[in-house]
Amino acid sequence: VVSSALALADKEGLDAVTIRRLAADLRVTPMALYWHFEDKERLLDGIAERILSSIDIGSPQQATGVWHEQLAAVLSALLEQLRAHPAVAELIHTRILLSEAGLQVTERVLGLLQGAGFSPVMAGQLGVAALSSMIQLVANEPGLYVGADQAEKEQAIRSKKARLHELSPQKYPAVLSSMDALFDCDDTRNYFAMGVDLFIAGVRHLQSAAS
Amino acid sequence: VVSSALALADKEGLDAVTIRRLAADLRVTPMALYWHFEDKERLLDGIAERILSSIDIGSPQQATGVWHEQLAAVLSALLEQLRAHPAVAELIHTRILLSEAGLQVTERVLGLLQGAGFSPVMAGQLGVAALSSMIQLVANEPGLYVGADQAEKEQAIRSKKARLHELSPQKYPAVLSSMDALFDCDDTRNYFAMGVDLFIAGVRHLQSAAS
DNA sequence: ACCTGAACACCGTTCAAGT
DNA sequence: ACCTGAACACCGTTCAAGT
Repeated sequence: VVSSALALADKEGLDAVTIRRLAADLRVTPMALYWHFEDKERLLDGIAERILSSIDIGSPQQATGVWHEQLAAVLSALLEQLRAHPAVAELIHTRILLSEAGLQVTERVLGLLQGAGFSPVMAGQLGVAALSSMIQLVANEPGLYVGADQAEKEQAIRSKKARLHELSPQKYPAVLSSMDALFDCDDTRNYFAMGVDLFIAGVRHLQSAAS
Repeated sequence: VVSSALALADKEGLDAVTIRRLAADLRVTPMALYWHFEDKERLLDGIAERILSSIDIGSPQQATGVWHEQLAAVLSALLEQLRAHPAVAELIHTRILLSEAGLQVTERVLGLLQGAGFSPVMAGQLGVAALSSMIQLVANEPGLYVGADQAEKEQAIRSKKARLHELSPQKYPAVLSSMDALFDCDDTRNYFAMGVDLFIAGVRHLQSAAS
C-alpha cells in the first residue's frame, strides 16, 4: 500500500495521492484502505519512513575524515534518497523523528555537530537547518516538474522565460542574465554538490566564529 | 478579499483558506469570489504579492557596506516580512517572479551575487537557495503552530517530547540533549540571525573557493 | 482478517441567471 | 459591475454490515 502510494506520488505528484485514487489503482474500495492505516496522515508517515529507511549512513565507527567531512557524507546520503522521490521530500521534515531510521540519521548529524563544539541548542538549530536545506534542494530543483511529461515541462519553462523576456534589461539585468539557472538546471550534479558545500561552509564558519 | 484571506491564514493556517470559508467570512456566496479572481491559484498569487510588496529593501544607491553586508540586509528585510505571516511563507517561493516587488528583490539579490564575482548560473542557484533558506526559517520555526492557541501548542510540544523521552539515552544521546531546540525556540532573535549568518557565511566561502 | 455500501460534511469550479 | 442558485466532480472519514 505504501509502495503504490509512493509510486503514484513519484509519477503524478503528491497531490495525486488521494485515498480514492489510491483505492482505484489497487482495484479496491476507498474504505478498504482504512483497515491498513488509521488515516491519511499515517499513510504519509509510512511513505516518509520508507524513504528514511533506505538511507545508508554507515556506522559511526567506520566513518572517516574530520567532522565536517563526515557530516557532508551523511547529508549526501540523505540527499541521494530524497532525490529518488522529489515529490514527497517535503513530507520528511515533520516526520524524521517518528521513525527509527530517521532518528538514527538525526542522532548522527547532531552528534557530529555537538562533537564539533556546538552547544546542544545550537546543534539542534543547525540540524533542522541541515534537513531543511537538503529537502529544499530536491523539492525546488529548477526545471523539476513531477507529473508532467517532457513536452509539458519544456512548454512550462518556455512560457515562464517568455514572460521574463518582456522585462526591461535596464531595470532587471541580473534577473535576465541568471534566468536560465532559475528555470532549469543543466548540471544537476553541480547543483546538489553546491547545496551541500554551501551548508557545510556555513556551519564551519559558525564554528570558528563561536570559538 | 486578499486582505481577509491573509488574515484568515494568519489566524487559522493556510489550510483554512478555502473559497467557501472565505465566502462565509465575507458573508457572500462562494461563487461571488470568482468575479474577483480567476481561480484559487490567483488568489494565492495575490497573497504572495501583498507580502512581497511590503518588503522595504531601500535603493541600491543608498545601500552601505560590502556586498555580503548588503546581501544580509536585503535578506533580513525579506525575513522580516515573511515572519509577519509564517503560514503563507511557503507561497512565496514559486511566486516571487510574478510580481514587480518580487522581481525587485530578486534583481537586488542576484545583482549583489554577480557583483561579488559569481557567474550568472551560480548567482541564480545561490539566489534560489537564499530565498528557500529564508522561507524555511520562518515556515519551520520550532515551536510554531499557526492556528493553535497557547494551550494546544504547549500540549503538542509536551507530547512530542514525551515520546522522545522514552528513547534510549545510550543510543540517542545527541537527540535527547538537543531536544529542546528541536521543538521550541526560546530565543527567536538568535534563531533567525543564525539562519542569515549561516547562509551568508556559506556564500562567502563559495566565493573564495571559486576565485 | 479483510473488504463493501451508504452516507456525511466538506472541497473547487462552471454556467446560466438575476439586479 | 457584482452577485446568486443549482449542479458537477471531486475530497477524507464513519459506521454498520458483509465474508
